[in-house]
Amino acid sequence: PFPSGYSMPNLDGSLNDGAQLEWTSSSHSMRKKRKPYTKAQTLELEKEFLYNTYVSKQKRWELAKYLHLTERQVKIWFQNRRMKDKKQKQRAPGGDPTGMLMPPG
Amino acid sequence: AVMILRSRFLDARRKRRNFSKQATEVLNEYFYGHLSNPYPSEEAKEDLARQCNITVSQVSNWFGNKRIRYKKNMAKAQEEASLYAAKKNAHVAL
DNA sequence: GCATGATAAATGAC
DNA sequence: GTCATTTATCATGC
Repeated sequence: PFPSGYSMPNLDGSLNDGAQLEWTSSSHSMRKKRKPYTKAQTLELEKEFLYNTYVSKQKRWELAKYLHLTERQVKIWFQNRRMKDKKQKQRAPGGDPTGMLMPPG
Repeated sequence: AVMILRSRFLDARRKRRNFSKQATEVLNEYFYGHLSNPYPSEEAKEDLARQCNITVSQVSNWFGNKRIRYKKNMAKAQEEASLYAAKKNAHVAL
């Protein structure tokens, strides 16, 4: 059988101009459902990110154990966090590095 | 308390403003004009961003939301698809 | 009350 | 590793 979060690929071929639209078919069968982390989890991860944006294997293991996350989740969190950091710095070149200024108004 | 306030400021950018009617029109024309592959290149995104007077990231956000919400309700989107398909055909017919 | 834009987990290409 | 995505969730507009 299928896991709970599984979504059946849409094989509906009844499109108006006969296009099949491959991109509408979900490529991967089983994707883990996105689950937001708790405030405490995010807080600890952010705290560690202040020290080093890259986490060592040892630290990754400790964080995973302490925060009840998998090492893969910790790894991916730091990857996404670095991307977020990059976007924020792109948005404000030479501006405030904290990104905590009040919006105009 | 401090953290809550800080998170509020960090999420202040999340305050949303709807795009203009013209911008949405341009984005929809591209989307339904490339319905077989609605993945604009980086150059195309930049063009769309200029036309709509928004950022490239906002263009990416729009297409991301549009794709997922299109296939979430294909039946409903068919009407809109037909609308822009007709508009496209009207240009060709000229 | 949903539509809509932006962000947060999670995947996959490279 | 980066990075463009998918997906669910969030926050707001109206």
